[in-house]
Amino acid sequence: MSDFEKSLQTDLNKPQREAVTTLDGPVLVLAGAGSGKTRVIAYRVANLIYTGKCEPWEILAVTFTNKAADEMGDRVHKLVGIKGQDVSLGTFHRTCSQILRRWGQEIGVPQEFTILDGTESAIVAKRCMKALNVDINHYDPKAVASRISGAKGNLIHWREYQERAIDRYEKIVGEVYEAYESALEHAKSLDFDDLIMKTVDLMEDSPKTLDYLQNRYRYILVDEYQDINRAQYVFTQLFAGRDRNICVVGDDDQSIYAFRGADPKYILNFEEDFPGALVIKLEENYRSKSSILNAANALVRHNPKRHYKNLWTDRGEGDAIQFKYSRTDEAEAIDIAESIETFMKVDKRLYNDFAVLYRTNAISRIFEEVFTQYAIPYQIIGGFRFYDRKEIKDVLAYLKLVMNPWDTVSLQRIVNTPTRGIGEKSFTKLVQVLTEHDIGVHELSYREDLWIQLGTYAANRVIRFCEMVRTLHEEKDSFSVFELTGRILDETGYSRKLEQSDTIEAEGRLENIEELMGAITRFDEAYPTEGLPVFLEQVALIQSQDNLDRDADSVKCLTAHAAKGLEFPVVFVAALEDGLFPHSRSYHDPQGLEEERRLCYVSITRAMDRLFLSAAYSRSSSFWRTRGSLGGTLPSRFLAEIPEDLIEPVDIASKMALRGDASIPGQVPDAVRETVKAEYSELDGDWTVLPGAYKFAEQQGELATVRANRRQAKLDEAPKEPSGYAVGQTVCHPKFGEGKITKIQPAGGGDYFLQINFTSEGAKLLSEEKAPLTLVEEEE
DNA sequence: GAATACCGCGTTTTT
DNA sequence: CGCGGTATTC
Repeated sequence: MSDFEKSLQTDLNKPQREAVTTLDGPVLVLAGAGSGKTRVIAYRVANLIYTGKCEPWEILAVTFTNKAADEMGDRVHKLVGIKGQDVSLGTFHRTCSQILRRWGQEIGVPQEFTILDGTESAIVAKRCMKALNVDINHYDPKAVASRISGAKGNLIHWREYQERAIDRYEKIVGEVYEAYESALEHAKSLDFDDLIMKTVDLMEDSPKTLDYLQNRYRYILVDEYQDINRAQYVFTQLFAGRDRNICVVGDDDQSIYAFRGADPKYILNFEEDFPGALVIKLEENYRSKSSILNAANALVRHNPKRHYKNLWTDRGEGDAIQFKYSRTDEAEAIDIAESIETFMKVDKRLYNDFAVLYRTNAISRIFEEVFTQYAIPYQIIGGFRFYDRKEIKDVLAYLKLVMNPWDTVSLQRIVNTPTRGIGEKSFTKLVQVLTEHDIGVHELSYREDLWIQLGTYAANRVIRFCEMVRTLHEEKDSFSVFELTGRILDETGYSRKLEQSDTIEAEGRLENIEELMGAITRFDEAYPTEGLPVFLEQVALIQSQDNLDRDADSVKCLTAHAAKGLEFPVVFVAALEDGLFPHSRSYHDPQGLEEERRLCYVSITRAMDRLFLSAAYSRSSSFWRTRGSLGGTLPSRFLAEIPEDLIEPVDIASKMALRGDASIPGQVPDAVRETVKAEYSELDGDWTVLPGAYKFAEQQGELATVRANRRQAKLDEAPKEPSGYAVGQTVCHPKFGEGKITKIQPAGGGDYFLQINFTSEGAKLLSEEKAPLTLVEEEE
């Protein structure tokens, strides 16, 4: 028996082995959290190669994150050696981008296309809306862009979208969609959704290419199958359509991307798509202690529609999960910082062993502050990314424009950075000329016949700029990316401008550019044969998780979304407050709440040995301040869904927040209140010891009364004016689109609540005063 | 027409 | 607080 065969026996449990050794035909692996799915995929790939079922390059494995792909690559490499490098391993977006770069010309995709991120897509949408005279106040460009994105995720082209549009809002979106597509086409640019959709188009419209791809990739593996959208689903169907050698791995309990079109129905329907599919459940969890796993199971059991499974573990019970309810967000962070320090001393842990998880990026700020004070090394994953900084985006825009001089999005960004006297009017005119004659800026520099169309005001300056781009474009292939960037910084005057301004801010920007140059050097060294297009592709598809430095000894702070697929010995899930986690934007409809619950499940199941849950009575982020909230947050309802014996409150305040019926303001049981008072007097009234407890008991009661009184007073104040709307009228909202008013009720203070049933977004309750609504005249 | 100085708004999660 | 939009000056 070879070493590999031995390891199949020793490293895998029975269902895992079955998933690894059943190589032909469709296989669905329902892999619970921590059940070793990465291992299964890696072994399966290795086994395909080992048994000679196919050559390494005939395997396509698709994951959702670069990090998962890298990890998979490492493992395969360890198992089968150098051959493993020939396996096609990547994210959906990267895989599609590579396919399009090679075969996209079949359907007219230019070879050196630019990839637009979400912000850039919105910029294009906005530009198109302006050109079409669509009122920006009436239709929010970001919302319109996101509708377009949604349509593309469902493989709906603009023509079909227009045919299906049922109200004026959608008709406008349809028009913008059409203009947006032609703008992208001229700019030789693809947005994120195009990467998938155009690849599907390619396979559907070019039988030759489909045939080639199906021959080339004979064994398909898809990870995180619960998170695919329709476009990605069709992509996998096309690949596996002929040989049906497809293995998908996923967990419907960890589906957390519905907001971007992910639909777990695809994993739930796999057996219908591929009759006779082998279904394997991986239910043994190798990651967490049972105290943690039981809590996670109990929580997710509150979701009605799921594939049944029961995760269990052999890792022992472990310590109880602790819950701490702090008075302020700062106190919460301090508490976590001190816990980390204690752990370091007592358990000899590394900073690397800890992670702080939260629902929204905004929460990270307080941890940054407190960890800095405590001199705890930390890394914020996601949030403000390095590549989101202005100066980095500027330099990258120059690189993009040099690679693709048709790219008017990058052009817009840097044509006047540093200022060269080319303002909005000149820019609009420039784009008009470029689009009309379908040329890039480099070509304009020798099209003297067109110069007159630029107008007289800025023509000279525009032409000088085009000349500069042309030179760089023509010479780009004889330089490394590093050299090219150096020339750009130099010749465009970008560096000079920053050096001259002599401010601290400019200094920081120069430092960041230095850092970018470092990254570029590393790229040049790692991929000496690849040039600008591959570099730009890599940058465009960078993910927040990619910043995660596994080797650096630091506490990791990240959102629950970013934490997916990762594990940590000690996990703190912070800011578990109703409205934050579950988030207030989601918890009004059952589906949203279920996704929040899955997100919480994902957070909990990241923990291996210890799990700490926490919430704060008041949170001082700008978000709450500007809303003028009274504070007095309530612990997340998810805490109440975990059985009492699995969570141990660390003090009275926490106990009360957890066990006192805190979900109903003012209903803290008297018994709990008495306990607090007793304990409080025992401690000699030392407020610093139990800061939240007594206040909580008092204020929950008082606050509730104050709030109820205010609400009543407001309602008593009869509206002077009747509502400007009537039931049955159709209104338009810049973000939500069109909808019919189904109910009007006084909100006090002369305002009204309108219940509106939106065509595409469902029913919402909006304030007449605050919501930017406009009445839509009925047609006919 | 462009550059600069101010005001107001908005923040869920991300490829 | 930072960005995008508007008002004012060059």
